[in-house]
Amino acid sequence: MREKELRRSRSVFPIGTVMTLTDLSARQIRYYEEQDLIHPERNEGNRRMFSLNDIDVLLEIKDYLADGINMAGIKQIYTLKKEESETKKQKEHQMITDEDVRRILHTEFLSVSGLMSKEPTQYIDSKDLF
DNA sequence: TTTCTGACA
DNA sequence: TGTCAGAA
Repeated sequence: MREKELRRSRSVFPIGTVMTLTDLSARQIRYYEEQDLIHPERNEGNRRMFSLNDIDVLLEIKDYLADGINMAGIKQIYTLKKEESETKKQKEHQMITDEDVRRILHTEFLSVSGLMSKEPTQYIDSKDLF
């Protein structure tokens, strides 16, 4: 099942293709790369080459944006996913469930709405996450 | 022609 | 985020 993962990680699309596939502007795509949300490789000419994985992430970002989540919130989501996968190597299992994501989005929503005295990094103290 | 980086009336 | 410039 590793072959499949490698294929999805193979960077082959130029930004133009990604733009039409995701309906995002080159500006946005490059910006998301700056935010470390995607990590496209570069070809000989310094052109960004995106993988199917990158496109999936971009599509997810688009959905979050459509739901009114700001960049800070989106970054948190991916930061959590990353930390989770690192923790995974130590604690054997535990994945962020859809429910966790929903709770995170809800917290973010309250934060954005100013209905909460916020402190974004709080739930990274994943004591109650498990 | 397409993409890259940097900058901002 | 859009958009323009100058370069590759």
